[in-house]
Amino acid sequence: MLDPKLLRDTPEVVIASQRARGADESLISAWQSADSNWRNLNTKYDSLRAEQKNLSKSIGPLQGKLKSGDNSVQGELDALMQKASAMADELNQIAAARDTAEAETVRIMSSFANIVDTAAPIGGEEDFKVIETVGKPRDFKAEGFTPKDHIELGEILGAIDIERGAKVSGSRFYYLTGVGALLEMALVRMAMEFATKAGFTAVIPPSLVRPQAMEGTGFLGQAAVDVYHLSADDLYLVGTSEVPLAAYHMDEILDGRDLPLRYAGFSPCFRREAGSHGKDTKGIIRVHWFDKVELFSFCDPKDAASEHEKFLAFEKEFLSALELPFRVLDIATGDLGMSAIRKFDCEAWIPTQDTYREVTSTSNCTTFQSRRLRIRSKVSDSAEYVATLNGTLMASTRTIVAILENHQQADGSVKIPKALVPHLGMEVLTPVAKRI
RNA sequence: GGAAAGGUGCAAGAGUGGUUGAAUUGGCACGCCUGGAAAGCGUGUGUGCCGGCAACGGUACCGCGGGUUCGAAUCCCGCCCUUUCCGCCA
Repeated sequence: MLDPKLLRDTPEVVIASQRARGADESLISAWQSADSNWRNLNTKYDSLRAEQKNLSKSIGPLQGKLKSGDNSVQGELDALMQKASAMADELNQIAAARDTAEAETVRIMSSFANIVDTAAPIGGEEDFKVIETVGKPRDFKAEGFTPKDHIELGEILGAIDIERGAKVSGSRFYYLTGVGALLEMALVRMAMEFATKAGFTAVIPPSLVRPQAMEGTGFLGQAAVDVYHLSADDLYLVGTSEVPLAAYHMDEILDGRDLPLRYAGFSPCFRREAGSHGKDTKGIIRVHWFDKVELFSFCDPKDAASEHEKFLAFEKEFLSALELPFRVLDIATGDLGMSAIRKFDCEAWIPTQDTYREVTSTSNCTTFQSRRLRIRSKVSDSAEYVATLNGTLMASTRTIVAILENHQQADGSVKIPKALVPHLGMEVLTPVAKRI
């Protein structure tokens, strides 16, 4: 949700943002007229209601007099009651009109996405800017062998069972088995330790949430088709622990001295992938479920940009520790999610696809989510909405893909990056003799 | 799943349908007192919205949503949540 003051006082800012996103600019004036309509009715209601309250107050004493036998006030009382009654009717009508007007302002308001950062590149999905490239893809030709893809490696190592995933749950499901399962746990452990050292509180949040939490984080807009919904219970399966982490402090006023509040959540992530038929149909790059360690921060809006930089730095450090070649993208305005004003993706090199693929992503949502979730902080007298930021630290499936493919050796074994060895307890993953 | 009790401000905890944003106590903040502190005394202590440069004024909020009424924290209906007991269960 945007700050209504922006639309009232500096609509040009909103117009520019809508334009950069390729969104509808006419919504601004539509909202403004709905807003002034609502404000008129609201003022009208308030003043009439004040009058009514005054009137009501004088009824009590008169009734008291009547009870004690003073019949002289009967006429005055009747007139008063009649007037108050008429006023109540009028008030009901105004209230109804006011509520309709308010619903209209909310309806339009909720279709606005956050105001894009002017530093973000303008354009669509293809217009990202490559900020940085870290590490160098291996030259397998020079090493004298053709790299295997993660599907084949997963089979050889007994680490990933895609066939049985499909048998049991359908396409885009998989089993991690043997060293595959251990690899995920080691990565999770490494990520959690990393996050804890960086001042994040480790959290295992619920992955089923109520509509409010889903809506508050902006996932029930255009993204709604990608969300699993359990209609029998009206609960949603989260697509990221960003949702339960953001909603953690819903309806709270935080102590400003505690900011930034940083959490690292580990949870499964469920995505319907409704609009991606035909994309990444093989392997575990794009699946309906995976596990992820997600970073989340509630901070002072003034610090949001620098917190965002820190998040990106954490992600880069983590990928570097895994010795993966990757590049960093500054995502273009038209490709930002609803809540984000700016987004950085890290893409790891995937040798068999001869390209970089997204493994982490961090967004600065400023006060967009906190407005919807009513999360504020108080320093002195006034309570202000906090900024929220999120970022992937470790998405299990894609990280596993990147590790297997980048660190494979000619014989199908995979060398484990140094930083991960203590968590996994193995230096090399070796092919299994027989697939069970 | 069955039964019962309950949801009030930062916390504990009152509250008769009328002047209650809400007693009281505690916490916290400020002030007085003191060499300093404790104790004591005094004052203050929510959020949203609308109007206003501001002081401030108005309005809404006592789990949530409806209803009755001139007037609802207080009465009625629905829902949610919490606690306890029983059953089931990782």
